[in-house]
Amino acid sequence: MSGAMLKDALVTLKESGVRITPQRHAILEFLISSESHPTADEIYKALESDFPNMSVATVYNNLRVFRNSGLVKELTYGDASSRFDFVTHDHYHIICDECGSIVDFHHPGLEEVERLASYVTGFKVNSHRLEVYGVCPTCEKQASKAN
Amino acid sequence: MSGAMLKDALVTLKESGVRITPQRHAILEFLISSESHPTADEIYKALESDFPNMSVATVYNNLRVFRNSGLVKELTYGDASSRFDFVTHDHYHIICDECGSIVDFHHPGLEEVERLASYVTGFKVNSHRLEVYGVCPTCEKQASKAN
DNA sequence: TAAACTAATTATAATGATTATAAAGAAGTA
DNA sequence: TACTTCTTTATAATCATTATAATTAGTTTA
Repeated sequence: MSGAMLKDALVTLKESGVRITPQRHAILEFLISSESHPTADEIYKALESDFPNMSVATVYNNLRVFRNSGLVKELTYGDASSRFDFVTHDHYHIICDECGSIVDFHHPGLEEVERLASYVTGFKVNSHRLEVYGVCPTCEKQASKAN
Repeated sequence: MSGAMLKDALVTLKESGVRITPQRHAILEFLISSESHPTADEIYKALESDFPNMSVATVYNNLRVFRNSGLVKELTYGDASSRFDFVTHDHYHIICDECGSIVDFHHPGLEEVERLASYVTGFKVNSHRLEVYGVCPTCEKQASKAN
């Protein structure tokens, strides 16, 4: 199934006139296969062995290309570096306040919130962003052990 | 009314053993009076004339102090620098995709989303973050003029 | 009030993510 | 093949944020 996602992504890129280079192929593949939400540097490091000469700038450049094509979402939290998430179906993220792990969860879209926001502010709404924060089961267990 | 907010904030700080320095007073006052959501640098520049010797580090340090006391929220978007928002009652933000302006709006909390997220992921939920994106009335007007 | 202690500020340097630039390389096209 | 354009690489620059050390100011206690 992830093979099909990669193929779709490549088609999307080709259709918008973006060349498929080996580096782009590898970055996309890594993003799709990765269950986590890697930083640019993590992607860079992961592909280092396959592309010993690849520059960090290439990773950043291509992540921007993907973002502009709507294939990838950039997640910005308080910490230093952005994380990147291959866009599949709509999902939200819940983030552990302790260890920072990010887990996907599904929830029907918040159209009603968008409507209210639009009504109150006069904005034409395009999208929204929602994240939930808490403590993941693993950290919770460790906390209870500690007592 | 904003005077009362400042007074409350100072009490909160004092109660948690934080000293009230002129710089802290000024930063808080600026944050409360400011309708916008300034960056650390904007705060620094705004107070430059009153505190010619103040260091940028002081602004950052104190914003962190305020954040830890729950007085101030840090807003991190994709762009370079964080923005800071004095916490009043619960409100959300809607952000213009064109000009970047940030407008507050009120909406009942999303407890139901938090419950579902907790149920699905097993996290103990602490909080959430929601932002809506769109085009503000001003930018919308200019766009329609342009046609 | 003065001495003593602690916290806060300042000035400066360091860090680290991201972006800009220019040269070299690769892909697509005529 | 020659030409054009896009992409990559290598490197340097930028810029927000943090760390450090010395100085200063608040607070407490005698």
